[in-house]
Amino acid sequence: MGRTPEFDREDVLDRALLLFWQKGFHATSIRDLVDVTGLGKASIYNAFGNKEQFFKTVLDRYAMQSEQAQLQRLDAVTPASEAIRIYFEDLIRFSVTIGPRLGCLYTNTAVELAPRLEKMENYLKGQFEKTEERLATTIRRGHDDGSIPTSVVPETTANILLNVAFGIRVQARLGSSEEKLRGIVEGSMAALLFYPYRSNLAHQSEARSA
Amino acid sequence: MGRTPEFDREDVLDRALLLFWQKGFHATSIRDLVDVTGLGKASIYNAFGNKEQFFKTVLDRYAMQSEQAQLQRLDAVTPASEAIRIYFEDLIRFSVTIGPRLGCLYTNTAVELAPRLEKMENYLKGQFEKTEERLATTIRRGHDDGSIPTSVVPETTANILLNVAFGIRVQARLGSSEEKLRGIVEGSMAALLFYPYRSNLAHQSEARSA
DNA sequence: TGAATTTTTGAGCAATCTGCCCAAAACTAC
DNA sequence: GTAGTTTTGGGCAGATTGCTCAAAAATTCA
Repeated sequence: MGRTPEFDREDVLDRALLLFWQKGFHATSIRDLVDVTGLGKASIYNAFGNKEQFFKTVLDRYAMQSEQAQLQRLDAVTPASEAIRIYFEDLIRFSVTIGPRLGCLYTNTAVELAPRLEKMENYLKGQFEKTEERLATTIRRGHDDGSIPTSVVPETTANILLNVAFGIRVQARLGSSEEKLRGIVEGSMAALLFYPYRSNLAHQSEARSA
Repeated sequence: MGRTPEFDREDVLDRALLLFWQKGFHATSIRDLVDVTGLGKASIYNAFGNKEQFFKTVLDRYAMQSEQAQLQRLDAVTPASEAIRIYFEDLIRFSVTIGPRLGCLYTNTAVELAPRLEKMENYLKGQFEKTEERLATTIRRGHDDGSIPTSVVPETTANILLNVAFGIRVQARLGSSEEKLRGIVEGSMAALLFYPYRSNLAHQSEARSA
């Protein structure tokens, strides 16, 4: 009952998503959203509430399309080390191929809105923690299938890999080339996963002697 | 000749710096700057030009205080591996200790203003490239003094270390604890510098067999 | 003391912002 | 058709934005 909306909700969300992704939250005005979606102001407020609510809806939309969605299917990839490589491969593609200097919307948002982050802290932080846990799980799987040495500590290494991912996302935002990012991933994985290290040992002494 | 300014320029710049650092460029209004500096609107415009010029002046101020300044004295630290450790130590302290969730002003700015980055692209990118080059130089020095295995490729590894630094800066902005960041640095350095890897070899084949 | 120069001050500009309201249009259910 | 419901377009209100201008205050030099 009631009038049928003239717009395709998902299409509108995708357009708004790309704009927020490019320009960030503050630099994107309602006027910009009107222009890019083709909707009237009233339609936007009617359909999505105010700007902040709209943005949050867009974040949800992003979650569906982003790594979180792809992350699940990694469980099926063997060996586990290859799953991690594909995770980074997807991360790079998603951050660079869709558009130049996009990076990761979550990371961009977290950096831009860090001071007022307490509101959506659980939201964003949960996403990253989920990624980290899944990386740790994958490393454990790598212990089982033999693709990752058992000397690689899952939790610590997942933590470090997440940090690598943050770096990739930022550098993608800064315009680094796909090749350069791929090289970083290769080198990081080689060092972290394939040449085992023991994080709980004092590395200074043994390193010097190496 | 002329009336003496009533404010201390450096003090004003420091206050403005901290505000921009916390809130970012867009979220910081002239009104905010008036409040935090104690100057009148017109005084700000008279002394620093418009908002964008003011921000750029603040960036210069930041450069003097930030890692760039500390980076130079690292050449005196021996062994070279210890210089790299101190670089990260300083980075963490600077990103966390001064204030919560600050991170790195350059990185925050680059992420927030990525779309319009062409203007100050040379400015920011130059800073990061300078860091990367100095890391590479330090690694070469490590080859000489024996603190870093010669199998560690300077350029590639500097590239990856810079990526680690980006991750640290972002996670500092997101509120990660000093200890957590320190663990990431330790693990990354151990894997990258002390367990040598050879980035120009196909690591898949040899890794699998390891 | 008086002229020149610079900063401060306060008022105010034009433009934009978000958010909301209202009447008309369009659609569904009866 | 009629009633009820939702979308739509236009426009309004209040606040905020970045910014300017003219006059007053303070300092230096002659």
